[in-house]
Amino acid sequence: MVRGKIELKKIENANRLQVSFTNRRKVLMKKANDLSILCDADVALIVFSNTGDVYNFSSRRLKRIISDLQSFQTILLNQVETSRLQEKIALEENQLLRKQIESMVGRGSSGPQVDPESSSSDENDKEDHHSDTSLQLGWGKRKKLKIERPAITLEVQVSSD
Amino acid sequence: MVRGKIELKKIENANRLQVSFTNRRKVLMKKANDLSILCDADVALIVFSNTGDVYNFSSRRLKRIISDLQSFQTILLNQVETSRLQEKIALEENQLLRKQIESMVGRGSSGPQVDPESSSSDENDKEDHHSDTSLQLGWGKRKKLKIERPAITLEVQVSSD
DNA sequence: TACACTATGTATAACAG
DNA sequence: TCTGTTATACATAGTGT
Repeated sequence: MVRGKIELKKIENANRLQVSFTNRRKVLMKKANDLSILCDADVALIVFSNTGDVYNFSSRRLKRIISDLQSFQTILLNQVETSRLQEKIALEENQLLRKQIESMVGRGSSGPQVDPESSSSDENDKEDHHSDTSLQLGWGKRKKLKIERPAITLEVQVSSD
Repeated sequence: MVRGKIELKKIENANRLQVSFTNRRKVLMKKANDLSILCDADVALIVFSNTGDVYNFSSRRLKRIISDLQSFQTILLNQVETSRLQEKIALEENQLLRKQIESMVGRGSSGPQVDPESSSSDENDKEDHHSDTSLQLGWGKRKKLKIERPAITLEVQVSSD
């Protein structure tokens, strides 16, 4: 029987903690589910036990968002890899071309000097290269990255209620 | 007074739904907080009302993870932009070099042919270029991307308890 | 609109076996 | 350790003001 209000601090007894964790976690999940259904809300919940086990709940629409989030990260990671590889290949090709030129003009000539910084393309897509360092967790650039499913912009506020 | 068990389906009356949402959301947040403190767990909770309002709670350690996640995405986005720009610059430099060679060898010569696919560098970092298409939401590659704070590998299972 | 009240249902920690 | 029981605290929907 519960006697009096329980004190809001870590339960010291490991056994009691484990029991309490299991019960409270289940209730929390149930209430998250109730809220999402009764009030037509989207809810995502993730719980890590102090032993590292992971439990989570997400209502249907949020499942898609989480799925999108995972896809998004994967796409970004692959994009980074691909671009880096492409750049490497292009640079190596540059080296070969330079050598070829060098061999053609003969030794003593300083060869062609191309400054990468000044060889910047057409000016008609300059807007793509701004650097946005604001923290965001979302889909602001999804069109460029070919995310197929439309999604919302999700700004997570880290304040607690 | 509550008469009988409540039926687990969307509350139709918009006013009652709103009231219920507010109460249940507060309770859910409180219970999430209780769980995290009493049972030394990490909990993150995000709730969207059906009007689009967002509410969330995250326990202290997960705040950092969420913060890391945001940083991670920002870094990835910037990385993608940077890599693409670098690639573009390298390719443009290629073009210039090719033209220079072409003008040197004169018209009628087919110019140098460099096959990008076969010009692959030193073999000592080949492992960096594998493409992992498994869905993951985590930090497997953080070292390469200069995430400064150490973090865990977070695999979200989308099943609901 | 929004808060206070209350009957009833739910959650919980301690206890029993 | 685990499972069931139970006294108490908490949550909730409806109603009143």
